[in-house]
Amino acid sequence: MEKNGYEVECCEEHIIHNELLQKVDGKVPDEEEISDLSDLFKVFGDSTRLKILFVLFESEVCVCDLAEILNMTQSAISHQLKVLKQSKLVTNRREGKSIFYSLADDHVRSIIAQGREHIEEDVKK
Amino acid sequence: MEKNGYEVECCEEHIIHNELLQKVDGKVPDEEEISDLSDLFKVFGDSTRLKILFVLFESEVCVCDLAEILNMTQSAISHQLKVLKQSKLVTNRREGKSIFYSLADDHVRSIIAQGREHIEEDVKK
DNA sequence: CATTCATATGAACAATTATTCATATGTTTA
DNA sequence: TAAACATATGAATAATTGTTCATATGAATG
Repeated sequence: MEKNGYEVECCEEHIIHNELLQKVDGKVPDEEEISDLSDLFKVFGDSTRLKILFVLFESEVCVCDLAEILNMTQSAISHQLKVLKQSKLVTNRREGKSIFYSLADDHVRSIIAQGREHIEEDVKK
Repeated sequence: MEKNGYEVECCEEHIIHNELLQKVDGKVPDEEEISDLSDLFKVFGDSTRLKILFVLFESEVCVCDLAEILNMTQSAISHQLKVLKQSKLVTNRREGKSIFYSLADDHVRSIIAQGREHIEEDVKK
């Protein structure tokens, strides 16, 4: 069955729906940007990495201190720091035997701040 | 081995590091908030859900239209809408046989906007 | 220059999760 | 009220991912 030359597959007023399709198409970023974005948010979607970021909010820190503060193995922390660095959320510098990590930019702060606000609102309602 | 009554497990100047520990402890949110936060970001960390949100940026949309626009099964979309709703990022209303979904609040927009900015900067550098 | 210390990394395993398929629920209409 | 339509949901499967363990790298030190 057809209406106005468009295939109708579900729902009633499909004329409106095709207008919608045209309106929306072009506004949704392409597959690559969507994929990059979701990869970025995946990085925030882990407790260990979030804790690391919260520590880095306060101070530049070396790996072994992170491990101690968060009470986790050096290896686990190191793996997660690699993920954080790959997504350019943190940078590091060497100082002797230690490697110090710090925040790469301020988007981290604002993204996390917005997330916290959203959660706070849930509590209120 | 000990220094100033503190156990030394790694790194050299551990006196400084213990000051760090006190500075940081109390600034890192408790386990529950960290967990809630990472759960929220996990929701953003999936291409399908991001696409759904981008469509909802433009318009309130019913499930079958989302499925058609994103070229996915109704079931897949429905499962993801459930996730989005549980984290209070979207709301819905019934209109006859259809159920229309829309954005729940504006944190969604700002979180995604910040994410996009971060990615854009990568490209520049 | 061999040892120690700090960090990184690869492989393996367990846990989580997105999609599919089949089917259930709930609404409208003939 | 039976049939058709729109959406939801449970179980199963495949893919992804976080941690651990063992080990490698790279810098300092005696």
